[in-house]
Amino acid sequence: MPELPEVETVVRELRAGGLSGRVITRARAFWKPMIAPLTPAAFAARLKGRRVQSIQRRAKYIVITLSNGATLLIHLRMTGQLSLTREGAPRDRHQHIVLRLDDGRELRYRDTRKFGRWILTRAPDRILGRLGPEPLSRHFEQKEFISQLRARRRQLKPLLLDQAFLAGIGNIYADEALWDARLHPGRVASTLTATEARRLHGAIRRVLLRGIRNMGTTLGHGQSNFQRPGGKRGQNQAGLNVFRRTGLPCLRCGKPICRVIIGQRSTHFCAACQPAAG
DNA sequence: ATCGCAGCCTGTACGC
DNA sequence: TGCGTACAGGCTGCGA
Repeated sequence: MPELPEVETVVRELRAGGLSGRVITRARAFWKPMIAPLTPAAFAARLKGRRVQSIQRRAKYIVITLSNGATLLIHLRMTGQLSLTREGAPRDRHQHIVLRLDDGRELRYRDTRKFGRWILTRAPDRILGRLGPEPLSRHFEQKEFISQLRARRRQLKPLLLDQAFLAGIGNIYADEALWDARLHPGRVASTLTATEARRLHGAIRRVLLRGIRNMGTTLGHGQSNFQRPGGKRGQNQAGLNVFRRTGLPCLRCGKPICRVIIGQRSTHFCAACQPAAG
């Protein structure tokens, strides 16, 4: 669920909530695979007494640097949620990690499907270095992107989801960007004209910025859906143009939105506005 | 290089 | 009401 805009929203809210500068007084993990290869005991020992120095985002990772030179990488995967709550509040059965802070609060990690991962490492670049460019950074240049696209024979949809190609896009924003760029998700990257590639470059940035401005996308009302650290929902569901709008009129041309499977992922597009190659 | 699949988990929606 | 099935916004490892 959480993609770049959702993770960025979480990071900003944790910063605004004053997580930076806090000392971790106790760390507990209740689901071992989440912190593997560390054991809960080693995890607790390495975090206790550490001060949070900074909270940043790289792709869909939350990057927390600590005072002992270690870095905590948190990946929310499908249903991960972070919250800042008062110490001692009842823990629900999906909260798997609790960091107690020196100000009477706790940073809690909740994850219904348990896919999320916490990685405590002194060499975060071993993981972050494998990621492609940040689409919102000035290093994501149009010319470079066009030549990268030209070199790939993959369909656009799976290519946009490939974190080594471009970092931070997930299923929602991939569909949104392709709709915005008027490109069929099954188009092969190397067949794009320069004009089409430029359109995609701009569209990617637009839909991600809108997602951040709207503080992320929260679909549905279930407990597993995206929520911000303060417990509030995102607002970008109102800003979606195609995702999960199967059968509803395209907001550009009025024709019904199609849903297909591409690269084993559900994919939404307008067959009229986003014509297949040919 | 690229594709497709299984697996990791739980909850929800839907058909009968 | 109950039961079975399909599906979900991510990612990894494997074989082809």
